[in-house]
Amino acid sequence: MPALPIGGREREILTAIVETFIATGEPVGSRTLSRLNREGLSPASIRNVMADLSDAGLLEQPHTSAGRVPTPEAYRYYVEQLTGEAHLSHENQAIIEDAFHGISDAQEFMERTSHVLSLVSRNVGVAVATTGPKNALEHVYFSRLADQKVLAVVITRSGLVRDRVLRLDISQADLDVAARYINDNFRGWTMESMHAEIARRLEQERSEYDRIMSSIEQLYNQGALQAEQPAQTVYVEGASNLVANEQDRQRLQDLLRTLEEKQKIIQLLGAYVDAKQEAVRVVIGLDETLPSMRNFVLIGAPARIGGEVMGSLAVIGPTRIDYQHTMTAVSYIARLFDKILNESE
Amino acid sequence: MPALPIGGREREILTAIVETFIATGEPVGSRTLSRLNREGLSPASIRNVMADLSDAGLLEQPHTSAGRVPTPEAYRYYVEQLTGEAHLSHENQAIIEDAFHGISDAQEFMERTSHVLSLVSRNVGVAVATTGPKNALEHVYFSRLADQKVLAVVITRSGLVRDRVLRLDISQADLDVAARYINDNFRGWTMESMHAEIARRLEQERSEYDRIMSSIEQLYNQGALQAEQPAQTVYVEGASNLVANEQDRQRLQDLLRTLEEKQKIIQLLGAYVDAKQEAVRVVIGLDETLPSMRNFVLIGAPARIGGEVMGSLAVIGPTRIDYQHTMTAVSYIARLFDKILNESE
DNA sequence: CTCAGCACTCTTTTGTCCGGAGTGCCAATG
DNA sequence: CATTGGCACTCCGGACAAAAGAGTGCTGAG
Repeated sequence: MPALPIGGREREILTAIVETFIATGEPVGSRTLSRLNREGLSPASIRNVMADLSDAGLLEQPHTSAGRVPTPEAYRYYVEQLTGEAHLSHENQAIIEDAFHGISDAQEFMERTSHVLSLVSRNVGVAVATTGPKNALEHVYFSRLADQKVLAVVITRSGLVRDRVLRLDISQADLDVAARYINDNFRGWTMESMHAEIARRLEQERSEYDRIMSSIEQLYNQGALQAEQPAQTVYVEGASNLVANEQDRQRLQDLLRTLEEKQKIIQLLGAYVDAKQEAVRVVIGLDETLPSMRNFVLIGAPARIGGEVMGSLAVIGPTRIDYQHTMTAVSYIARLFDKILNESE
Repeated sequence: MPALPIGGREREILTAIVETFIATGEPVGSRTLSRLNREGLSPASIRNVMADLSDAGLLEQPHTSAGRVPTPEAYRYYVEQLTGEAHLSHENQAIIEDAFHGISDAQEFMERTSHVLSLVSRNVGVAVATTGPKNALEHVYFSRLADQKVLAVVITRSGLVRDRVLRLDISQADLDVAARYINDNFRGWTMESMHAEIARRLEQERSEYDRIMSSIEQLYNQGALQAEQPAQTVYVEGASNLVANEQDRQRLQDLLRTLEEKQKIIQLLGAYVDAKQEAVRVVIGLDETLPSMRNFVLIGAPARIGGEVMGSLAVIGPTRIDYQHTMTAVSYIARLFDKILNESE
């Protein structure tokens, strides 16, 4: 990180520039800024400061006779010095209360979250539900669909239901026995420890090698009991909001394309929303991970119930986003998630 | 339907106009057409015919000195006289084969379908999985999550898994009894007939009113056993393809908005893709249902396994779409659906 | 019927010009 | 010595006009 300007004057002006640019979207010039600033500084003085900020790599000019535009570095600086949380507007408060009223399971909450976030931020809202390895097993059920096909349903204590079709040849009777064995022995275990324990037992009791263990081994090998299910559910909403913001046609299309690739979104959230960290995380410059996301930022937070991370939620939008309010909203919903879903566990 | 031109000459020219407009996207004038037409007709003659077609309401002019553009009516006529199916290009064939390789359950198939359709049509691919009322029950499972919350999981014979959280207060023991009762009595019943029968039994055996029936009544009332689950899953993909086609910014945004409202999509497919009809259905002029979809068409077909309708799939795109190839692709995938999923039942 | 020719209309493109906004630099000022 | 007014310069974008292009409708001849 380069040496940042600490001078009060510089800081003040930089903040003013960032804020008016966020508000107007137009490059901001010295004159506009001088009018805005209550303690009248002349345009010329401001120009001097601006030149310094440009040298420091915090401002850019689209062309020589245009105003200045904040660089990603400037946004980082701006966000860093943001203090305290804003209040939720009553309107947004109402939207949120309304959307989550009566919700009682995580899955549904996530789905609405993406919607609500896109509404209040007027940008893209995303939410992914992760099956944490610490999820407790509630029940498994296997059903033979056809010759080679077995449907496996795993229900976790937190109410997540995952199903997948496996290709293997076990009779329904054997499946029932296997299911009973697992349900009797492992209800309440975390997926993680169950996974390990089953592996251990398979190893140990291979000698006996009775039908139960054989069935279970097959199920195990096909990943029916895996701790981390590969198919995490992702909810992305509000892509339409990008149309208003993004001028460049080609870029708009690339953005939408990227948002359609759920896998990339999972990756993005996974990379940046640190489970250990409680607070809202702001990432400026997503193009390091996704080239099409140049000039875009992510404002996200982990979604947790009690201590357990159940996924993450975030807003994706242009650098020119209302940081203050978006951060407030994200943080509010993250806390709401815990509050609503935790009280009844 | 107005009297349509039957003259060979008119038909030929209309077809040519529609096809070149689809290809180029530009209003087509008499000169261009005359160059294209192998049996050289002079521009002047063509103009005469065009004037007639305009009078018949099949062509429009954006402005007086521009070429002609087909009206919705013209597209209907064009599609109607389309004969036979085109061949799938090898490229598309490969894409499709590749995408559906190894798929074995309906849910997954649907998800890929929307993706594949968006790829081959270069437009929006959609697929909805309907829980048909004729779906046979395989297994139900209830799990008490917390004080007021019960997780209900319903598995159908075709491998669909539906889960929902209900708010009611029944002990796990009672839930188990209720589940056993239903599983023992109704496995293999269609959701429809089960629904009716349970209603009947509740009525008849109300006098006894033992705990089992009471539990079941509560579950029933909350819709846990409903034939048609309200939450049908919808897959929409390829919205990004619209960016290239739609010029008007505002309209583009409206379109994307509409596509984000899953409920409207379900409604759309439900209204137009007739379950009884086997063939591909082409609907021109979606604005009757969705105003934002002016100048858009739907090319869809029901997805069935054996005789049973499992949902529908469709491509949504501008009137200026490649009807021939899109129809072929839709029809091909619809047949593939039956073929892949039926063989193993 | 077909078609060449012609006058006419309307859009699109191109070129030019000018005003506005903003910059950088310099010299004056308190 | 930081601040400021002044000034010359740059660049974008809107306005306007002229020209090019595409297409039409109509008419009259083959």
